[in-house]
Amino acid sequence: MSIIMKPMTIGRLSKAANVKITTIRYYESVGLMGTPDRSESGQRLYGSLDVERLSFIRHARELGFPMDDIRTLIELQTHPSSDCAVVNKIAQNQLGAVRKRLGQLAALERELERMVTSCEGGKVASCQVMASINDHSECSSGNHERIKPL
Amino acid sequence: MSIIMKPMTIGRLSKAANVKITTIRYYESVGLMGTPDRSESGQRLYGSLDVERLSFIRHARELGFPMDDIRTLIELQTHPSSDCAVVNKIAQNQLGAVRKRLGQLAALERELERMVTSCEGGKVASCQVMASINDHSECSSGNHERIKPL
DNA sequence: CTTGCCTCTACAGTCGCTGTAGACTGTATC
DNA sequence: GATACAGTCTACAGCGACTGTAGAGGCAAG
Repeated sequence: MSIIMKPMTIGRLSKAANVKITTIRYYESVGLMGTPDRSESGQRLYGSLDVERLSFIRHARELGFPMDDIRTLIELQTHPSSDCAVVNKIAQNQLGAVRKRLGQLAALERELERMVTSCEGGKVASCQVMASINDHSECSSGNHERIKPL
Repeated sequence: MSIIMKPMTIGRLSKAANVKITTIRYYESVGLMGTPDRSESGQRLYGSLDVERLSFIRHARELGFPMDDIRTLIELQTHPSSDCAVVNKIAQNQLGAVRKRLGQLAALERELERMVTSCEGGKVASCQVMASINDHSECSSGNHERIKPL
């Protein structure tokens, strides 16, 4: 027998899953969260399953998975008897993406390190940092990839 | 005596600095590039100084500097006799941001590694990857930072 | 009953661009 | 000169993943 629990409003769900209210509504609008029941006055009502689902989404987001992948993962969760190869593939792609980004950032770190250590104060005109940014001789010459935020 | 060079159109500037035409116009619209001269028919005309400035912007972007910082850096370039402490501060902040991001991504890498190595195939219901995403016991508990794309 | 938080919808803004539509211009070839 | 084609123009919408705002209504405690 299932225990029927008192449903909670969006604010309680927000605290339970540590996801902002506006973000929950956004997830609903893009189909990650499904349309919840409503109270008579129109307020959204959630149960403990929603807490789990939202926590799943949050953790997946923290791991950097894009929304589309998360959609796929949730879809797969509703078919527990299907093969988990797809799940594994998504996770491995993600790991590859993280490693690639780590490589890029390590290169940035080296260049920025070189810049700041070569600066010995003084005027902008003779600043090594400025010179370094101006000198685009090396590094990412034929690179047509989009620049990503930190 | 300065050598007066034939001005170039936006397409040539684009190739010279390896920045897309639309991006150049965008930089102009947000005040990073300044309003260029125009030909009789209204086409933008650039000189070699513009190539340098645009290359500077591109390299700064590749290093991950946000637009506001780049604006400041360009501003400082036009006052070559001012102190380069501000420049150095910006670069050091950037280095700090890169290192912080490296730390975050390294943590992600470890967790994803753990996930994919623990998956031994089978059904979604028993998939360790799924279980890992569901288990949000550890990792970033009281973290209110915005999740960043890779 | 009032106070004060909670929730609702709808839409604009964030960052750093990219893509598109539709019109005009410049150049090369025939 | 005609034609073809590449280049350029403006203006605006769209991306991802949200965040913030305005203005209205709901709900529980004192």
